[in-house]
Amino acid sequence: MSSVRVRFAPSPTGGLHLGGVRTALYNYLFAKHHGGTFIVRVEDTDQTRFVEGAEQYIFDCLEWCGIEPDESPLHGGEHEPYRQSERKEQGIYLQYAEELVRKGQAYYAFDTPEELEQMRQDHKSAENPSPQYDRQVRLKMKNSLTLSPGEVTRLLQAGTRHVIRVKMPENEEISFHDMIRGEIRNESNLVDDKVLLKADGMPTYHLAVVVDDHLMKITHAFRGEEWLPSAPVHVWLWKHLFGLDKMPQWAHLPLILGPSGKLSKRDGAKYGFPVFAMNWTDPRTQELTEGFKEKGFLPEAFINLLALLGWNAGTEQELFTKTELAEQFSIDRVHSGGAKFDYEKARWFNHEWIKRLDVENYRLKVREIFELNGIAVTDDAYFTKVLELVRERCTLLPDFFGQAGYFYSDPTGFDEASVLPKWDQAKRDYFTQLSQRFSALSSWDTAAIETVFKDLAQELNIKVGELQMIFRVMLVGAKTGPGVFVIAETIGMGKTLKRIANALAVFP
RNA sequence: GCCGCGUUGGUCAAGGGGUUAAGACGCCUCCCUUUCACGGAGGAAUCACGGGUUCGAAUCCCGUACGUGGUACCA
Repeated sequence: MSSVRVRFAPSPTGGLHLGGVRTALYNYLFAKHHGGTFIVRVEDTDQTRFVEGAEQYIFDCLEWCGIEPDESPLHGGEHEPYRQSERKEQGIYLQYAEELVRKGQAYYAFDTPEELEQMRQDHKSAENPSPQYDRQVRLKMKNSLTLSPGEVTRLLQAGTRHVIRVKMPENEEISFHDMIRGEIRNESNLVDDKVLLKADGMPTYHLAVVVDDHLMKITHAFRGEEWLPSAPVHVWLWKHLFGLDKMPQWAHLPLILGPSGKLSKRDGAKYGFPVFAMNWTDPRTQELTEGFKEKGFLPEAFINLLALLGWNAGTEQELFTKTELAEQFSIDRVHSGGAKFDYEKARWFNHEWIKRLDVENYRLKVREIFELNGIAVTDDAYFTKVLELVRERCTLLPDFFGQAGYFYSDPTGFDEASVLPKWDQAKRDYFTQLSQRFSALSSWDTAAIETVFKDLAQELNIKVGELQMIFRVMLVGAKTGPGVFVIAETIGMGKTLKRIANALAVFP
């Protein structure tokens, strides 16, 4: 087989869901693993669902995730155009649909939406709540199977609105091999006559996916499990249009579930976690759906956690760089069962990535968060040092603000509940003297600070531990953060003395 | 309703005829630190259920249940 070519085929109708990103990621990883090509093809054949900005948004998400396409409407490529609406303009789909009609494997159907609705009403029953347009009913409908050739020609020439439907065969078993699930079998009798070409001339997904996968020389086709039921249509189309030997290998990816059933963007709002890769505002309703990026996730963590949702290396490794993923990814280690998304675990992945990634990688993002919260970052070296000091305490990027704010501004309040039980005149005297000794210090560093602090405690015969805790509250406002002496050194002598004085003024 | 797909601890999951059924997240206990976090050390799952096949099944087969998807001129 020639080199691997895979495609991610999103439809620009709104935000990019977790599952969509994962599908894109698996495509990308598979391509990179095999030294192949990753293509993004935009499936915009439904004009009624077109959403302004959605396509650009999808590419922004992919870029943020670091999964850049080799070919796409934005990146170009040998098989342009990559938007199906543009391909339709070139008449690409029509010719194949007509070829099938000529061969008797598809037919023109002139039924109006009203007539279709009527048919469904007529055939609806308790045992068959959703009647299909299939071999049972097609001979009762208005199409080139029931109309005389002359009538069909007349209707066609009169420009009557019509579609082209596939004519599924009778009593045929349609099977194919799925890379994840093995042999999948279907009865052709149970498959309906799907519309291939709509009345507006646009192809449906069913026709477009087969034609474009062929034309773009796709070797492996990955998509969500929700496509499994219509796979026999695609296989059948392949068989009659291009030959089964040319058909890509299929892999139907498992679903990603939410806390209760299929994961939806509603779950996000309901349970407080993001579902989209990046913030998405619906241009019509102005409704904002939160994204992982804005929530404070690192792209490294995001693709890592997504990759592990349905796939594992078979080892104990859980943290992977994108390169490692590409090296180790294999489709046969993808699970067949759906996976429930666990936000806590997702947070853990981010925490791990914040711990191991060089602060330089995300300093700018944290800086934005600080400035958004009114803290001007002027000294980059100081900022970097602070970030290094608190990174282990941060799970999401915005946590940095809460964890490091005191390096920039004096505490606005003190955790008195922790201090007061241990507070007395002796301690007050201690801190008063401590301030004096601090100001006399010639070099302000952790070791010196600690020595002065402990020596004085010993002289006054007070337990160092209690003093340290109080000192911490004075500097931070709360019982949190790295070593106190490190904090004192970092914020400097001036601020240390000031904060001790502030506390002394507040404590009784 | 019909059809497809799936089912190992709360979650992600390894394991594919003989194992003390890995590991991770989360939870709990303890150590470290008179802070928080990190880091250590521990604790808690018999594999949806019922039948087979087999000397032996989480692992193979068949049912059932449950979940999930499809059943559009949406993808």
